[in-house]
Amino acid sequence: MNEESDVSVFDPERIETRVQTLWSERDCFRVTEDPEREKFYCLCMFPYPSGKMHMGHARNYTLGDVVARYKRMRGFNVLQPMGWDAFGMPAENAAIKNNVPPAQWTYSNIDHMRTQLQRFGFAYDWSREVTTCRPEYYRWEQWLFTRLYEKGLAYQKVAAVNWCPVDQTVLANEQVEDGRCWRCDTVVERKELRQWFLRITDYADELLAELDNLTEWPEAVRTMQRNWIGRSEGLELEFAVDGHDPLHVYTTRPDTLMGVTYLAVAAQHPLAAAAAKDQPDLAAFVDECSRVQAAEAAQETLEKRGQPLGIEATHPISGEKIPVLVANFVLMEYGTGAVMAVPAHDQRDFEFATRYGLEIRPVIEPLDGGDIDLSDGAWVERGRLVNSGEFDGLDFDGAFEAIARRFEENGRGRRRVNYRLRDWGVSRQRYWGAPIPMINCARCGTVPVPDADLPVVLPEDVAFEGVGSPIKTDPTWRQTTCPRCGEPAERETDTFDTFMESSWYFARYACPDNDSAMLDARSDYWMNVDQYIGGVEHAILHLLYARFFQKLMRDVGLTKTAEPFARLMTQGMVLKDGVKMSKNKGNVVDPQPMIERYGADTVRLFMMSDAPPDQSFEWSDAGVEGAHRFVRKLWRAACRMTTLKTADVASNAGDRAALHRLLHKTIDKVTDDIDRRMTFNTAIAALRELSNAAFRRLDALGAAAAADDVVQLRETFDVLVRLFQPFIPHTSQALYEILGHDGLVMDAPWPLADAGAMVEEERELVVQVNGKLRARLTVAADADKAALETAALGDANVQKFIGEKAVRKVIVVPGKLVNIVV
RNA sequence: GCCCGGGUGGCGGAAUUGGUAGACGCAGCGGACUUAAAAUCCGCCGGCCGCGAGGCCGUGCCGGUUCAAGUCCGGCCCCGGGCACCA
Repeated sequence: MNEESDVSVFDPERIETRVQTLWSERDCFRVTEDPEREKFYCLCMFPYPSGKMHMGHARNYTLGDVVARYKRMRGFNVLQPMGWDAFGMPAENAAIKNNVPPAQWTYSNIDHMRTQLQRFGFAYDWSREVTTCRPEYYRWEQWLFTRLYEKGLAYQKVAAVNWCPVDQTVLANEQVEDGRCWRCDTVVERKELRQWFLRITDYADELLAELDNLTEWPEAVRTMQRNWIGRSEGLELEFAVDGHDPLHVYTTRPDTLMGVTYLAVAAQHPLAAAAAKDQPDLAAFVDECSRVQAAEAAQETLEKRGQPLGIEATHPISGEKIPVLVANFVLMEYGTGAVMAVPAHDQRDFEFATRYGLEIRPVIEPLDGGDIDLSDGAWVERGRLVNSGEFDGLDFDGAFEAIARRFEENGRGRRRVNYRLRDWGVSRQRYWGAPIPMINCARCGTVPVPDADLPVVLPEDVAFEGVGSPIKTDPTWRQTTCPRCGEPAERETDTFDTFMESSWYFARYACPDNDSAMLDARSDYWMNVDQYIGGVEHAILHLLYARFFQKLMRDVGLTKTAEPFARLMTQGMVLKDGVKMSKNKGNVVDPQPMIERYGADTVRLFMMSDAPPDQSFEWSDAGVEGAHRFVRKLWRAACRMTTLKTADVASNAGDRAALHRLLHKTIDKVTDDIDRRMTFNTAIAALRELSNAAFRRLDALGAAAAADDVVQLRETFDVLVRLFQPFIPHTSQALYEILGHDGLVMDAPWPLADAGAMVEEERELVVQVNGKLRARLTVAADADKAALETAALGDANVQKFIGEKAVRKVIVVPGKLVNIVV
């Protein structure tokens, strides 16, 4: 027999090519809306087309494919689409480096990566492919934006960006290294620009409240989003300032009001600017603060510094004069950009006061009496007010209420709900993004582009110089006429944040071909996404923006769906040698050669088997080798099984019963691991155990066996092939055929466990004395507590440890253990 | 700095609701087959003590709750993710 015709030789390349041809001939991943069938929408975060697939993609998309293929076998109408998050900075960087237009670079990457994805055998409906840099896609984003503008949900305000004074360009946080420009090493400045914002804060309460209903999201993600939104209840209070407008501060601790010993404002606060006007050293300090890059992490890690403004404010209750300082830890973006400082009861205020010799005045004592210790830090608990005049003796709630009422009555303060969440700045001063569809008219002001004139198309055939966006430098692109008055006017030349495109693509997959509306009835059939999978690094921004967009689309009447993702799985990082794969570290493993060498199934199996999806995953060359060994072994054994002859020989009913039990316990565990727990690594471990048992059985039976044994072994392999389908779909399909079946294994029903077959007659009983393991006994599975206790006490080693001591207590956990306390 | 995770053999990990620590795999070691190698198959595999039965120790560190703690609570250390213009 030559190798070509010997099916027992495992040739992944040949098998996978043939099976993929079979799938594409039958077009079996294309789906349509079918109200008669229950739908399942399985989605992975779409990739940025950076060049070629990396292991993070391979892992992500295999996870999704396992779920999609499993659900299909459970009878669902499964949609699994794929597309491209195609706008972004890397295309501009590549354009500078290789002198190729961003569009061309992006499209050629997409073509390459599509081929790579197809080689993996993912069950995608490619007819729904979406590419965000195409006008037919971003057109609807522009359309929605003009609706939002009309509703007052999109507006302009001045906000800071990182600015390189040498390159004369805006820098992303990523392009700032140690406060310097990554290209020319110039110290980065802040620059104030008028930019577009979306009022996500209008939706803060709903975004927060709905988190409670997202019970199938990881608790960590929900907690991070809650903290990010950061709802707090407090008071906004007014402090009179000599010679200036009153200063507004926001506080969540009005109970500490009488302990305020200074006020602090942000460097960007108008009062700081006013004070700096005639104080050069103060101006220098304010200027220095403004040089810090825009990123919050950069500001928060600075040494806490400040300087007096030489201005005094009046305490609104006591009338005392208190100093006002400018401090680098006060954020202009949060609250009012000014804070009241209570060093005795706030740690940051304490450290600052200690450093600058400011007064520390305790005004809260513990509810249970006793003194607070301020020798090495603030006392930040809630308690009872002291040294607070008329408010003495009140607790937190009482003081909050009394002080709030006082300020409400005299009109110098109000209760206020505040959010840490800020409105979403969507303007980017870059070229490779969707143009913001607005027009500036000297006469009419800001005018949205009318629906009939959409999309505002980004020119793709451009010379990209690197510094300055081509649509900003081109004198003609921006020229247009005002839709309102018909006079010459200019287009907005900023483009959208790329998070805009990724905030609604999941809904567009339902109707990617609709050229008359953003969404249609098909999205009501498919949405929401039943299972969403992607990197944990998106836990806050992308997922929050997507939730926000879904609500925006609902509120303009496009859909009824309020939340886009019913169930969420956040996958961990892919590591090599204990660290994240990166070009810098030179430890990147390219999936492509791995597939060429071992086949897609082996790579998929290994990536699913070595770690649970939400944990980081460590690539190991030896590990993938092991996975390959297993697939080969499965193949060989299944082939050999088909040659097993029936003979009139003895058979062992006990062995058969054991295998039968293991078979059903495995079906049960694998089903639960995939469906509920999503721990594919333990599902595969269980499948390997069943496989190993089947292999041993096959070896033990030899060339011929009793009819009952042959039937059972055949059944076992049938089940294995189906349970393995989500993980190694090509091999599974080929073996399905070798086992004599027609059609597609993924259209075969998922095996179901028979609870009766899982019942054990005997169990192992663990016996402890004082919590330490002293014996393992085999007992009847249905033995009662008394019988278990008797059996435990009857063991010699147990008796040895009880010795002369009196038995004080016996804990019996049926089916598990007996613990004897002496 | 703030928010969220994680830390278990030589390695990746398992232990699902507080109840047998180390499933499954990788590496290693020993053996079988072979002229040989590869492939394959069998056995061993946390540390220490013991001929053995078995015993002691052991889940980042310190302390606590409990009959019982990898799991719960308090305090630390280290690593990773996010911090609004990376995607």
